Amino acid sequence: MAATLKDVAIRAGVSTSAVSRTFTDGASVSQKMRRKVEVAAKELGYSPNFLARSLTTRRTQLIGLVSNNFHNPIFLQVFDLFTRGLQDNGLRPLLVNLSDETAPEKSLRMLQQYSVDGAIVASSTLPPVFSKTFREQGLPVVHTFGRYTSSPDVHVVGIDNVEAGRMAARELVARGYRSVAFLGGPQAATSTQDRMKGFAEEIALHPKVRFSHSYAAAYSFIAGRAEMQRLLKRNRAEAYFCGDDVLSIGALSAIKDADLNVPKDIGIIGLNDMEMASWQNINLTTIQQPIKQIVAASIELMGALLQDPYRYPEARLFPCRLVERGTLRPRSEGI
Amino acid sequence: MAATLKDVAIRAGVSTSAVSRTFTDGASVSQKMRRKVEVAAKELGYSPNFLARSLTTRRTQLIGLVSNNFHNPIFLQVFDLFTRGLQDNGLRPLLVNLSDETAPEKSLRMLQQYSVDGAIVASSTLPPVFSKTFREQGLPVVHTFGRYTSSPDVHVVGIDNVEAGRMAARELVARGYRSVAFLGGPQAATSTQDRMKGFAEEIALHPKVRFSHSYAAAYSFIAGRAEMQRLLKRNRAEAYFCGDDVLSIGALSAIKDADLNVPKDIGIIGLNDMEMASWQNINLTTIQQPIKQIVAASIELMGALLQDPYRYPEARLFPCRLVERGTLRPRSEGI
DNA sequence: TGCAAAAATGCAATCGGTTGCAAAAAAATC
DNA sequence: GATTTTTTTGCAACCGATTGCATTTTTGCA
Repeated sequence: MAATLKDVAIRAGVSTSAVSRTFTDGASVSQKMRRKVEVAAKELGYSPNFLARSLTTRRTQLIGLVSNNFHNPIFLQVFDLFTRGLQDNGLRPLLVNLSDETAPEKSLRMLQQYSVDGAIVASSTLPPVFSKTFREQGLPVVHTFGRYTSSPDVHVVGIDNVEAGRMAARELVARGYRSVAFLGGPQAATSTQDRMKGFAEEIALHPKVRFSHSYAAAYSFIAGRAEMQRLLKRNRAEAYFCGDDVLSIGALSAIKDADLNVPKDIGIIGLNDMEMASWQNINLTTIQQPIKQIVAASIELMGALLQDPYRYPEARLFPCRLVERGTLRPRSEGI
Repeated sequence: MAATLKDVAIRAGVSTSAVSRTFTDGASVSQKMRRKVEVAAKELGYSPNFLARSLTTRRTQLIGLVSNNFHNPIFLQVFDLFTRGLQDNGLRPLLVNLSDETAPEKSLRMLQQYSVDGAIVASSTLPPVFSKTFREQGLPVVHTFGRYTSSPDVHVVGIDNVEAGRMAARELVARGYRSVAFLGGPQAATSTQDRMKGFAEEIALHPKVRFSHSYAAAYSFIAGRAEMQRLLKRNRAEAYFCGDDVLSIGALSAIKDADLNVPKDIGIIGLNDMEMASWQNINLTTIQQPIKQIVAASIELMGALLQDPYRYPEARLFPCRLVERGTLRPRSEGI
């Protein structure tokens, strides 16, 4: 149906090479030839077939966008940024949903069958073995929101989760909370483990502050709400660092149902600063993860990797900052 | 790097055709041959290159998933369902983000360059000209959440938005509201227009009920909130039918800020029943759009279209139902 | 104008597969 | 066991592009 290279060549009365060269930049074509070809191409509505091209160039411009996180609203923003960013760089995202996938082999095969040029793994809960497996097959991999030590060959972009945990702890201590807790996401997620680690370390510096922790089953509203409901039945902490905003919002919902007041009875601090956190009926104090920068850096890094697949692996970490809203009591003055 | 068909053929000591046939079902291969090839393939870790295959079969199994709606959280669920559903059918979603795109030509070229087998346009705000343009180029198109009369050649899956508007109106009237309003999404969206039409028609049957309407700039929290803030300054209606849940939630936020009570001072009814609508701190009464069924039907229809691209176009519409929660006053008894 | 160097062009092989057709092998029939 | 029918296999062309190399054309300079 669609016009091919050959059709254009015949129409323009030139060789196929000439047509091909017109559409590859950097190739040697005279002005005259180029014009002739362009006219014929326009008349036929021709545009090159990337897939056929990829056979010889060994470049598809296809990037596997791999994730398992389709329940956390923040990921809608992440997908938006990724798809637009990739498009702007002439790349196309092939979405791979690993929500109920446990074996990396299957997803690897998917990526290979479509000869993606690289894979961006966007998840903080997907086990590192996925990105590692991809990498071992020679695929350039960027693990966005990954842990920066998990696999030395995988490039990582994100935040320092340990430091984020410390930051949350410092914030709670500075506000005079005497018993605090970590309400984490899924225990197996590296992000949960690291945030927990930093939080616990920092709290340990203040022996008078009591500390406990527990985990929600997923980064989701429901899981956060369920876990907080459970916690409220026991002797509760004065303030909670929730593993993520959506957990925080779930927790807030449970607290409201129990007729308790935030921040008077319980303090909550989240992590991410998703759009909803700023909604007036939520108004969550949270640690902001600079999503835009993280995604932009991931795409940029992928671009560099496509140039040089054996580029020395690196971690690009971005600092977080506190966004003060209404779910923690004010910092006590003079500290 | 990766093993090719030829490598396998050499290793197994057979022709390339034999290998090819082993990997295409329905082809004529003896048991003995198949085993020989499979052994060699496994040893080499071979899996066929879909892109090379597509050159001769003219099938890529690639489906363009086109949307412009990356701010409405309901779309995360939509993407989740689509990507999983397509994967389960051996298809791969190529995501195309049209957020700031106004010309269909550019996106069409994207789809053509990657030889997608079809396109699913998932949006109620993208102008019909997009799906129409795709269709005119011979691409099988399913417009999910589209208007079923917009282009006779495009298959549509969704709800009857006019009827949904009527339903909302009936519900408000039945609860005795005497002045009602439609707070719609973007005015140019077909979904907005149709919901408005049905709502207005139904209200017109009750001359005693006062009616007004206005539009938010987008289907987003911010837009809903801004529009409700504006409305509250004037003489407000007793109840609002918001074009969508996320608008409703924005509106609720504005109402709460104005120290008004829902449902005592103002009633709100939404549309969609996104997960958040059931969150206890929102608890939105809303008209449920059966997303799961809509997505499943879209995929099924796309499958059928791939078999027969000139299949007679149809609209698959699903009924909505009311989900009663806490933002409308109870139905008056005896009606 | 003549000649060397540079630029533009076309030929033909190639990328990794599929498939129509004819030949070869196996199975069925008598 | 010979013959016919059916199944299996390989050859070679092809899908839509790119590209190294040789050839032709253009350009620059004396």
